[in-house]
Amino acid sequence: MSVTIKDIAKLANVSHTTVSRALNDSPLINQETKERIQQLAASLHYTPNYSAKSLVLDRSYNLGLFFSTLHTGTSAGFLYEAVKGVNEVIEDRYNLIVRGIDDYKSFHKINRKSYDGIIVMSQSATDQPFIDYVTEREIPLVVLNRQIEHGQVMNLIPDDQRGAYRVVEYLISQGHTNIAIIEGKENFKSTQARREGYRQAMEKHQVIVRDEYRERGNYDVESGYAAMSRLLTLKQRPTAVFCCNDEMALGAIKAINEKQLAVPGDISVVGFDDQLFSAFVTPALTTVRRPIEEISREGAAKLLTFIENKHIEKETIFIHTELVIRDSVKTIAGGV
Amino acid sequence: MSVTIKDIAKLANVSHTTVSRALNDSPLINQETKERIQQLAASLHYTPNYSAKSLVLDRSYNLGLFFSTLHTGTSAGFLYEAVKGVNEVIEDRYNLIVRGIDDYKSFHKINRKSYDGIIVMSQSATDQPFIDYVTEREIPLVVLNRQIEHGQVMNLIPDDQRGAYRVVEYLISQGHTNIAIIEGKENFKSTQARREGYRQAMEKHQVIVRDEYRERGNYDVESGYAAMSRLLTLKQRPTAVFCCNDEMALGAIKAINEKQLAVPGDISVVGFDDQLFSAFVTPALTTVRRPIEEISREGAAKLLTFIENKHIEKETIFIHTELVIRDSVKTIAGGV
DNA sequence: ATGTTCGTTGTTAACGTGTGCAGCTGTATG
DNA sequence: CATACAGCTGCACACGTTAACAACGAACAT
Repeated sequence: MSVTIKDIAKLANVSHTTVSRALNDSPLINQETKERIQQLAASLHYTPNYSAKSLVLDRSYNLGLFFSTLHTGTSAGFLYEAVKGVNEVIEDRYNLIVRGIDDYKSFHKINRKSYDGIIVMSQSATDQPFIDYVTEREIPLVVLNRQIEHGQVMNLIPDDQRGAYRVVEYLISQGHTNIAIIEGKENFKSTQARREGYRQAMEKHQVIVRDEYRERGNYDVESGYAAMSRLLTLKQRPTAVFCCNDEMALGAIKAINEKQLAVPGDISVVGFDDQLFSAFVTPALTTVRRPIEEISREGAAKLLTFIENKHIEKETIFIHTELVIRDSVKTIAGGV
Repeated sequence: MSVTIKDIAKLANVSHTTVSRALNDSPLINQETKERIQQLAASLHYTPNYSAKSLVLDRSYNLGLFFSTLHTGTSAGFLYEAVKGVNEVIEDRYNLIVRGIDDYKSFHKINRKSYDGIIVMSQSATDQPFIDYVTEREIPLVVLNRQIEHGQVMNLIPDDQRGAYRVVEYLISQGHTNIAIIEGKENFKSTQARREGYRQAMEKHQVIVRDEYRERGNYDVESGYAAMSRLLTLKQRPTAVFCCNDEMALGAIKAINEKQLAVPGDISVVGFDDQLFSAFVTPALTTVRRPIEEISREGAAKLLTFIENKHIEKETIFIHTELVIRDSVKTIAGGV
């Protein structure tokens, strides 16, 4: 069958202990024998039996990458960037196991023996029980993308506020002053952050925030459509609208088009998230990219040092977002 | 630390062997003791140490899902559907490990000890060396999505020919008779299959295949643009174009628009693959969906029976494709 | 009464690896 | 010259699980 350290030991006329040490580059072993054994092992195409290693070292070499769900369609880009980002970091030191949290009826197969660490790519508060479970079991954990309130967990999230600030500042730089906002679900942290970024940009550049330019949405296409429809009834319509995500921007564009108005000719629209479709809609949407891949990379790196050092500061880290300029904003008089 | 079968054995006043057998529902054990032990184990929240199980049973409980690459952007939907499809089948009996083949400089960590089975979601002939490597090592294997020539491997692929047949038949049903085709890369199996589907549909409905209506492309946007541009120079322009994938359809639409012509007003365009962007372009693209999730599900199921039964017929299975009707085809005189 | 078989349980070894401890050799130190 | 010590190697056990085999009592057949 496959070659073991005992086979190598026999061929090298040493004990399997020596082989084990040599292959692990132990300082106890004489340099010459070490190299001799390493070469022998290489020539035999030896690969360690990871089950055996796992058993004695009490490490599974498994990392879990858990998504809120794999059943609703919105997360293909998410999944892709996350898997990619994490894989870049762990190379072949770990196995990356990808699952949806909602696949589990019971979590009891999730334990420290089976996972050296866990990454939760959280898209919803519904995975809080899972996060709590993992925390209880003291499995090294990072939570990505969604901000966790009670900060007893390593948390990496996009800097929504700064992203919102930038895109609104961009609108202002293009000469807009009548800038409306369509907000997301009220109880979401992201909604607050994005609204705050909008507010700060407006204030910084001394642009007035009109009360009738603030509309509430709930992050879906329909709510964007409805909110925009309301904005279009105003005597003085806004010349630009900051939608707190791309889906609402889609709805807003639809509402505008139905009034025989053009984007960006009559009204400029920007979104947030840079969803996969955003580059392909007409007009291509100017938006803010959430750096999922970078968050995943950083998160995985943090997790690895956590696993090795057994302890690390549990902090909330904001990863910079990126303004993506496409075709949905018009430069008007006064802009650069 | 965590509870083992020996702990349970002590509490139950039996040997650890008995516990092992009881938990594995062995017929050797008396029904009463079996239940007693199972209840005890449950109340202690016992979970087996999979490393130990793996070592003695020579099974890793790992399944590998390998993609040609995770670095080029085209496969987000692929990744998503594949991960989802496979996870649906394996439940929590296996760990699904997701990787890009091109992440590996050397395959030597891939072996039968580390993987009970491997699924290759192949998007390119470049992963043939990997497939050969896995086959050599006699690791249970299925290859999905791309047809393998020398059939010594379990192979599940979309029925491209039938899909092409259907979409072309649809064009004919909408009254089109001047139907052009923009083909893909010549050496690809998929190109041949799609062209053949086109040919069959035309023949079946006695529509003439004109020689000047056959253009060659290579599956990218530019080639679609170039091919369409050539078609537009013809005295008698086609009224519909079957592009062998969605990207070329995108290029074709661009070429048409630049001539001040409209899709589908002046020329109808259909694609193939149902890429993620296809629903969002203007006009939304009528195309053929490749059932990646279903292929993954079926493939995973085949793999599992392969792993269990140690042998299975190595066959090539075609999975049905699906016509997705959107807005890029016009019904003209003579159509239904 | 003795042997046979069945049903149930325990003893022991095995899977492949890592590691504490002992042991060996040679050299430096007193 | 004896002792200490450093450098290197091997023995034996451990990790948690499964399984071949032995063992035991009871029931049954001879």
